Amino acid sequence: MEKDLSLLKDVPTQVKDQELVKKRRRQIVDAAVELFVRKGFHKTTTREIAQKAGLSIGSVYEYVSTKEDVLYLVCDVIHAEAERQISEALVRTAGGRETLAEVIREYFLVCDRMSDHILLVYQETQSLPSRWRKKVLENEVRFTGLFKGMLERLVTAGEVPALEERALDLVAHNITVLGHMWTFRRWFLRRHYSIDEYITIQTALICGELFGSK
Amino acid sequence: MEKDLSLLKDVPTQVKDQELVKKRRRQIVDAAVELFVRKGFHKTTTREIAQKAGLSIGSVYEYVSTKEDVLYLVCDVIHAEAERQISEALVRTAGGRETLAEVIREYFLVCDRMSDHILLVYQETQSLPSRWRKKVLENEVRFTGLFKGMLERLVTAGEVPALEERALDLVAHNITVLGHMWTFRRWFLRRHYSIDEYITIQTALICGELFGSK
DNA sequence: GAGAACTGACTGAGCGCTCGCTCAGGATGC
DNA sequence: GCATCCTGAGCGAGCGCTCAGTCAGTTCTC
Repeated sequence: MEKDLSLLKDVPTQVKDQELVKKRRRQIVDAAVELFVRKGFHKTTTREIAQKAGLSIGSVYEYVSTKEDVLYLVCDVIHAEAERQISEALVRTAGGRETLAEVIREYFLVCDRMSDHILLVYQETQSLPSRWRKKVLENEVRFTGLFKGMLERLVTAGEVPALEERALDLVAHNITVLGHMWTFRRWFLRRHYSIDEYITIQTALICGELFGSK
Repeated sequence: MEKDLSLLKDVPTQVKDQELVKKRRRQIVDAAVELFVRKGFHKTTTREIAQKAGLSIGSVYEYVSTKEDVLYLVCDVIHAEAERQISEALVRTAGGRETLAEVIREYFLVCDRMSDHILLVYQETQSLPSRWRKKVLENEVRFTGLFKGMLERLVTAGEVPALEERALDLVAHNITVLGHMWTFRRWFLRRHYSIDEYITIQTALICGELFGSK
């Protein structure tokens, strides 16, 4: 809701009917995601996006004002979807024992399912105008913050030994990035590990990070 | 040496004098690296590369046959440089105690120095023709292999507890990627950590991975 | 309720321009 | 004088984006 409004403010449109804007942008984003994943942002033409979305190019430009707008909308939808899935998992597993391992598992599974999309964000963020690149990066921090919050709760609950705050912060980043690693090294990792093996081993290692000393 | 020959076979040239080819390609690559880092591959024009290299566009195309060739040469030079630096560090610290921590330190410092370049490879690999993308990815594996080899030596030397082979393999990947993380999250990390702090904390965490159980 | 006037989403030919790459001709060295 | 390397104007395909025009649906007028 709030999100939609901020997008309407960020990315202007000629069209009055807000419901229609939402619907058409959904079409545009869906088409663009598939094309960007397959061919990359630069090699995808606006005409292709329009065609796949079932609109004319003219129409597309009623709903966005540049091709970069489309990329921004795409990144935003991907982030929203990832965050939705992981927040859900956080709520689902909250309170129980084994929370850390479960959340890691859920998160890595999200990464596995969304690997094309995560890769896309990694590779094309730089093509965004700096104003929007900033927003995308803020999203990444907020995302990592989810893990940091969980870790802090585990520490106060006594389920995880207290580390310095900065170390805990880095552990949160590490978890985030190790999830991403499954996507951007999948050309190698998938050949040698199943996602379940990957989760099992990495979870053990991360627990080592937290429980092991030096 | 051997490397140069393979490049001559991979990337054809019109020019006979091999020394000249080497020299001119060096000019081209140096120019391209700077431009690609600043503007990205797609937003850099061949004319810009030529101008910065001190050549005419025509000349550039005597030494490469497509713009992608330039990107490949760039990736190759970056990999060679990174591998040179880290192999050097491996040799320098070999045999001593504290090997693991020292190698991690040296590697992370390389990542810090070369962060622009590492980022470039991450973001533009996908723009390469698949044949060369494969080669770049092979380089990444070989690179990670350096760490794996070191870890195995440490295990047989009894300085690190024996883990399953697959876990050890993933630790090597983790080290590699945590170095990269310093580059692709630097917009955040550099605001909160110095490279020395980062190295110290991550080293402790990695040692936890290896020594800590679960 | 029929016709006129208006609204706003949609269309797609085409404009203006960029950019990768070529090639005919020039310079240089042996 | 031939081989080798260099030059840069020019080609033409392709791209993002525009805008004059269409038309279905709504509102106004009498």
